[in-house]
Amino acid sequence: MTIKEVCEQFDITADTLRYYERVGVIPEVSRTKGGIRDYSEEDIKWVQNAVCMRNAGVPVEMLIEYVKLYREGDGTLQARRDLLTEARLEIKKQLDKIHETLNLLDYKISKYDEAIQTGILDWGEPGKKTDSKVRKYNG
Amino acid sequence: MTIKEVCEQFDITADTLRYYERVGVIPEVSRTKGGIRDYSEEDIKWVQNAVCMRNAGVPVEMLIEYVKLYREGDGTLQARRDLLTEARLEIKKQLDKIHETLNLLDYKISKYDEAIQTGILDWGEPGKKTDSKVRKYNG
DNA sequence: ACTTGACTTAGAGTTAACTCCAAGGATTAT
DNA sequence: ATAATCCTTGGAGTTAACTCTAAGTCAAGT
Repeated sequence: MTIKEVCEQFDITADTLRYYERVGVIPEVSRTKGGIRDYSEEDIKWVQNAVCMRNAGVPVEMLIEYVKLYREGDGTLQARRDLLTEARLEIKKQLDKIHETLNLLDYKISKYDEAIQTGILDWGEPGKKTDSKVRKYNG
Repeated sequence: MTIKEVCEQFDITADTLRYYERVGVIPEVSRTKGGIRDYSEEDIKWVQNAVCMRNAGVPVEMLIEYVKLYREGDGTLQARRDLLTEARLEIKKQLDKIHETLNLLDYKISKYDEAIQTGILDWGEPGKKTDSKVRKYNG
């Protein structure tokens, strides 16, 4: 599989793919005799993984560490598991934060919808009972 | 409320707070006669909002746009609602991506736990039936 | 009044993660 | 075989979002 096909499949640029390989986010990719990248199934799986992790905000640094451990062989199983667990924890935190923000946004949007109907933007807080002194104009 | 108290409350630096104000992520903050920032309830709410949105990855650019619309007055209610809705959409996408990554991580971690017990890292894909040719050593 | 420590500004510097560039080699179509 | 188009590399440049610095001001304690 060519670099073009891979970057189209994962919706990233060829530059990013080369960058990932260069810094070690993925192991070295197979090549043709001419030296041109020819991604194997194995290579694709690494790319898929990297893209998925990056999408969730896992730092490049951590992916590099993982690949480094992987290359050291099966003495690093535990270390790799620990690294994944650490990443999982961070991602879970991020998930919770995003959930919170989504709730806040839903609340705000509902208030705006109300305001667009009634002309009154009533800014009582979510969960709090609306206090008349809060009923002033606000963001 | 002093800048110190505010940055402790939201776990961000004073530099970040000043930066947010400078570029317009939050409106201008109240000051003492001496020119020192003295955050009002109102100011705090803006900070809280900014921090929450930033935590979810909403770009600074978008928060600036929101504050700009807010300052233009109540003719921008609809525009603000649209902006929030756009942000919500992005955040929802991000939430889905993170969820996907969390699932992948849970799968990988379970495989590692298995491998640490049995010594065999069996890399059949989630959802696929394990094929013996896949049963080779991999990341 | 003086010292100490926090606060102010404008502007420069840093970091992560790409992204682009120039010079040249490989492949494919004529 | 020659042009066109892709690929290669090393290294420089960009972007977003801070983060730091220097030079000075303000406020609290003695």
